[in-house]
This record gives sequence, C-alpha cells and structure tokens, in this order.
Amino acid sequence: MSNNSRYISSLVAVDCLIFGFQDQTLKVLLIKRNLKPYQNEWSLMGGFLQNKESAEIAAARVLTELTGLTGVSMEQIKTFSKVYRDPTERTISIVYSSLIDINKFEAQLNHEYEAQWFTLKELPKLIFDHEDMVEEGRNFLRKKAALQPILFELLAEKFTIPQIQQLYEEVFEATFDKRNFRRKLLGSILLEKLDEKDKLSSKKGAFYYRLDKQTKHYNFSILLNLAYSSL
Amino acid sequence: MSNNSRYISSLVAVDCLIFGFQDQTLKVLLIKRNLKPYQNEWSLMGGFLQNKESAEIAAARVLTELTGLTGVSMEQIKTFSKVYRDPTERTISIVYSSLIDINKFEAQLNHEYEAQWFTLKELPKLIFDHEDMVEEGRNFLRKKAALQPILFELLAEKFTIPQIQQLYEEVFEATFDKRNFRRKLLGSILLEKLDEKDKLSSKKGAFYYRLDKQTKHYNFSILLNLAYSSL
DNA sequence: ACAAAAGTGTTGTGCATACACCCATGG
DNA sequence: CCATGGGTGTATGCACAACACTTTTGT
Repeated sequence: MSNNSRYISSLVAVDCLIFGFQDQTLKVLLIKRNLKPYQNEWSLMGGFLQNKESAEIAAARVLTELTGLTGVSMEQIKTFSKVYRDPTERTISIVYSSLIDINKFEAQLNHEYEAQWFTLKELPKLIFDHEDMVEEGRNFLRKKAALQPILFELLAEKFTIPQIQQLYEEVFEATFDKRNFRRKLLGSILLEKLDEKDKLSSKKGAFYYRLDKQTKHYNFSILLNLAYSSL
Repeated sequence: MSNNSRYISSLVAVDCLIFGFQDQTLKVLLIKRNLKPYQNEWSLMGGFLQNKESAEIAAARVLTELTGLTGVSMEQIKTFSKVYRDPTERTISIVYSSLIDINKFEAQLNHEYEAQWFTLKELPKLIFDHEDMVEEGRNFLRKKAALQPILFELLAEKFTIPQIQQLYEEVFEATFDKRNFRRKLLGSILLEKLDEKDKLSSKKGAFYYRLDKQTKHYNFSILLNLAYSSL
C-alpha cells in the first residue's frame, strides 16, 4: 500500500497527562500556551512526533522538556483522532500519562513554560479535546490503581498512611474506613515504618513509612472491591 | 505550532483485530495480503485513515469492507508507532478490536479478500508488529471480559451454558468448576431459558439460553476473581 | 482542658471454593 | 446397557465491612 491522495498524511502529536498529589489532592499539570492560536489558554503539555521517534520516546521527551524529569514511566492512554479536534490543522494525538512526585518536579521545573497544577475539580477550560483526555486518564488511573500499587509514584519517598488513604479516596472519589484501609494496605505491601513523624496535619503526628527496598512481591488483590463500583 | 520540517507527517493506519468463537475455540480473522511487498503474508485487516475520517470511522469502514457487518461495536486497543514497524514507509497504526458472531460473518464475507480464521495457538507469522497487536488485544479481552459480559457478542443469539463456559475458559486460559460457573453466571446476568436443546455436543443435550431482552442491569462482579490472576 | 487527628481489634456475614452423584440420550 | 456430557446442592473458610474507643499533643 503506497501513498495515495485519498489517504491523509497527518501530523501526529503526543500529549502528556501528568498527575501529582499535593495538599491531599490529586492534581494535573497544565501549561498556558505561549503561541497562537489559542494563546494563553490552558492545555496538556504536548509536542509533535519527530522524524525518528516513536510515540513513547516523544512522550518521554516532552515530559523531560517540561519537568526535567527522566526515567519516569509513562503509559499510553488513548489516541484521539476526531477530524476537527484541532480546528487549525488535522492532527491526531496519542495521550500518555505519568505519575510524579510533585516535590521532585518543583525542583526541576522548566520555567520557559508557564505550568501550573490544577485539581480535577477546578480544571480550567482546556483547548481542543484535552478535557476528554483528562477524563480518560482519570478512568485509567482508577482501573490501574485498583490492580497495582502505582499510586505510590505520586508520593514522596516518605509518606504516612493517612496520606495514602487520602490519595486513594481522591482517585476513587470515595471514603474508606481507616482501620480496614490500614489493615489491607499493610497486608499487601511491604512498608517500612520509620521513627519519624509527620506533624503537619495533626498534633499527635503520623508515622512516616517508606516502601520496603526489595518490595517487588506485593500481594495486591488489595482495594479491588473498591474498584468494582468505580470501574 | 505550525508545520515544521522537524515534525513528521506520518501515514496513519487502523488495523482491525476481529475475534470470533467457533468449534469451542477463540479465533482471530486474518487476511492474506494480495499486494506487494509482503504479498501472501498474513496480517490483520487494515487501512489508512482517509481525509475526513476519524480513526473510529475508519476502523468501522475497514470492518465493513471485509465482513459486510455494520453497527458492530469496536474498541480502541492501542496505537503502535515504532519507527521501523513498517519497513517500507513510516506509518503509525491504531488498533481496534471487535467481537463478532462468527456465523453472521460467514454469511457476508467479502471474497475479494482471502480471509481466514485462526486459533490463537496456531497463529501464522504475521507482518510488522501484528503479532504484538494480537497479544495486546488478547490482554484487553481478558480485562474487559472480567468486568463486563462482552463475550456474549461472540456467541450466536442462542447459546448453551457449557458453550459460554468454554469461551471463558479459552479467554482466560483456565478451567472452571461447572457448578460454580453456572451459579455465578445465572446470578449475574438475566438469561432466558428456552425449551430447545442443543444436541450437537452431547446425547442428553444442553438447553439453549438467550440474553433477556431488557438485560441492561447485570450484576457483574462475576468472574472477577478469575481475573485476578490473569490480569 | 479540649480539640483534632492517629491508631487499634473484634465480630458477623456473604461469597467463592471444593467436591460427588444422578440424569437423559444416542449408539 | 453403557458411555458421554449436562445438570444439581452443600459445607467450609476467608476476606470484607461495620463498628467505638483510646492516645497524643498543640493550643
């Protein structure tokens, strides 16, 4: 099958849906476009596929460009291809998502871009179909989090149990019993309890934990039934 | 962001991963390419995105072209974009999957294409990265089937319980206790028992069932724990 | 002293699993 | 009459959900 005028040759973009967790809230990283058209409107950070680049590589490049972070794992969410999704030019966009520890990010932010974290409830209007992208990403996050302990990537190295619980409650838009949550969590994942306490959110203070070094073997049927209703 | 020589303008293809169920076996529909290069090699049925066409529309068009079927629901599986996946020309491909009742298909097959059903175990060598596509599709099918009663789309309007069980066993590559399976199934989905029996696979015969008309409210935590291990 | 969040155990129930025998029929 | 696959019921254990009180400490 060779090139033929009936077939379009389309620009292919990648867009990065970057989730972080801050102030007990799940957030997405958006940038304000600094070029026309749609100047000053908010969007996901994206970029076009370059010549000798797979979409995975392109997505990683875009992420690094914005945040300075490398080696972050990214997952393909979905490809968007509506004909007029970008009114100025026919493009299709492959969306990738990543979860980052928001503090690492702050350190390395590229200030060429005007980037800002938004909670999912206070999302501004986004260009094109980027709001659909966020929605898809959110569903993806739920399914994934129900099956694998990925959400830890959103937390700093040290974290408290109440923090994790808040994160899960955010993602699933639900509230869980703290006794049951703690039991399930500790029963599924090897966590190392530290002596240090986080006293920011209570007077008593909550012990920090960190992921046990050799934690590769989690027993993660955990939280699955939470998932039932939300999937 | 306007066109720029660093950015490639790539051909965008869709490939259709069509699953069917026949002789107690899960099968995929492949075609033998009738043009060079790679003439006479097997591949998924695909086509290029046309000018005013979204990928969803293109995938539906391709499916119809091959099978004559319309209105079949299709799901986007994943987009493949390795640089040299198609050695002759840079293309990216968006894979869609559908489940069809193999009998409906037989009736309407377009014989311009040399199409053939293959079991997953006897898959021939496929062009490009099409084998990866099949693999992705299979994973997708498992996850989806664990949460939703989609597999019914593979069956004819009337089906027996043992038939469904075989189908699920195929998809999950596992065997289930028939008493438990039946109980869970009937407890989750409204099935209407018919008076008629299928005597093809046993002397006693197995009663036919069909999906209850207003079956929109299934209670499908069913089979989820089968999923645990396979997801 | 009191407010605010952290931390802790027990009990009941429903669900999944495991398991063995009878039934209907065609050859 | 027998071989083949279809169909049925029960007992056990486990994992989840529900639930209330004590601890710590900053103000």
